[in-house]
Formats: sequence, C-alpha cells, structure tokens
Amino acid sequence: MKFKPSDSELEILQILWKQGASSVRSVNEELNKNREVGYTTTLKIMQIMAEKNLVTRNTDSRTHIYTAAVNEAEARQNLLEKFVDTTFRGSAMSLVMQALGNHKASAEELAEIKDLIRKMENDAD
Amino acid sequence: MKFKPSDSELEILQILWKQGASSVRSVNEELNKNREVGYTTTLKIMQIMAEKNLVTRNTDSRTHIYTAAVNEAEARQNLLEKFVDTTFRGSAMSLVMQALGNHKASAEELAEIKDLIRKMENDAD
DNA sequence: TAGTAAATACGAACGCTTTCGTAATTTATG
DNA sequence: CATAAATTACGAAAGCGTTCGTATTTACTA
Repeated sequence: MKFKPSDSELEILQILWKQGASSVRSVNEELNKNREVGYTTTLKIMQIMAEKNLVTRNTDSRTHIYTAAVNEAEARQNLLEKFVDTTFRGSAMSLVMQALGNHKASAEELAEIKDLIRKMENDAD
Repeated sequence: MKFKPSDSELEILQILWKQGASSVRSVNEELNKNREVGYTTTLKIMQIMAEKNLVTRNTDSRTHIYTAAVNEAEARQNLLEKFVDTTFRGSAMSLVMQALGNHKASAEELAEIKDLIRKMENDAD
C-alpha cells in the first residue's frame, strides 16, 4: 500500500473519519476552527483527493458529499509503521517507551496498558 | 520549535546520528544501501541542510565534514508529538496501544515496559 | 609541471502541494 | 422570470523538495 497523504489531505481525512460523510462547506468550517483556509482551497484539495481515490463523492445533489475511501485503523497502522521506520529506525519499542515516558498517563490508562501486556504475555505461552 | 525535515533530510540526520560526523561521500554510500541516490544530489541536500542549520560543517579540509546540529532525542520527541497530533488526534495512549498491539514484543521488552509503568505509578503518589 | 581524480558550487528543470481568482453552473427567492 | 446566493470547475502562480548536468576548485601523482 502506497499511502502518503499530504498534510492537508490527512487533516481532511481526520475530519471525514470523525464526522462521516460531509460536504465541502462542512469540512471547510471544521478546518477553519484551527486555521484560516479559503473555501475554494478546501474544495480543490478534496477534488484532488477524489482523483487519487482517497475519498469518494456522491454528486447526486448539487452539494457533493465526500466520504473517506480509506479505513481509519488501517491508515493509522500504515502511517505508524512508516513513522517507526523513519524516526525510530524501525524500533516500535523505542517509540512506545518514549511515548509512554513523555506522557502523564492516568491510572486508568496505565491499567489498560497493563491489561494489554498481560494478554500479550499469555499469548506467548 | 519549528522542526520539519523533509524525508531526505531526516534520512540523512539518521545517518549522522548513527555514525557521527561524516563526509558527503560516506553519507551517500550509506544512502545507497537502501536506494540509488546521485552523489551531487546528496551533496546538494546536505548543503541546504547546512543553510537551514540542521547540520554544521567543518570546511577546514577539502572534504567537508558534516555534523547533525539537532539532538536526536529532542528531534524524536518533537516528531513524535506532531505525529500523535496529526495521526492519533492528540492521543498518545492510542498510539501506544496500537504500537504495542501490532508488535510482537519479547519478554524482555515487556518487562522493560512494566518497569516503566511501575515507576510512573509510584511517581503519581 | 601537466594531467587526472575527487570534491564543491551553481543553476536549472520537474513534480507536487497549496492557494486563490474567476468563470460557469445550479438552486433558491422575491 | 430575474436576480442573488451557493457551489463546482478551471487554471495559474508560488513555494518547496529532489534530481542532475556542468563548471569550478583542490589535491594528488607520474
């Protein structure tokens, strides 16, 4: 899978994943909560994303409705693997340690992780 | 800190971090273990990196020696934060869980993580 | 010293992303 | 029906990264 969305594209995918099928206007409004983006800029990028098959669009009504064409979990996994390779030289454990170390986790979160570890240890048997 | 190296730049930084101060030729040879890159291409990118202060260079001898000007641990931390924001919507814990879940960890690695968690739980007191 | 090899410097080209102005089209409103 | 408003379509420009050909400089060698 060669999945390498640009910054803007990933930003838009996040919005589509979060709020589901959306119009350009809706996505643009969401984007503008963080930074100023012109409407036609958002439109253009989403049109390009459609060409690349990152999204699909329903053009039945005048206002086109866009839907993410890639699965969120898969995309995350894919990006995570690449990130581990490029930034942590392939060591997922280094990444986990660093992410854990520099984040104040709540007791609940820590419990969750311990649970996962316990499961992994059992699977190893 | 506005640290946003390009793919090539990060690749070169990794090499400099790993093998320390290096000549362009040395870096280029290392790059060519993965993919074909022209010598002048590598040279050009490293020159640009020097302009951006991503690296420093010693020009005393004819063969210039380049050194990473950014700290590896800090750079990783910085990139990690951005990655969590853009790909995991800010949730470091989601990232940890996903990275852990999709990686077969050895008993030693799991022990290491448990150690870290134990320390974090104590710090919380 | 002349010639060759190695290294740096320079500049141009190409592709991709982002941005935006403007035109064309469609829908709603008075 | 005529006008306004909203939307899509189109194209161009600017910026950045990457690549590479070529010129220039430097050092070594026969």
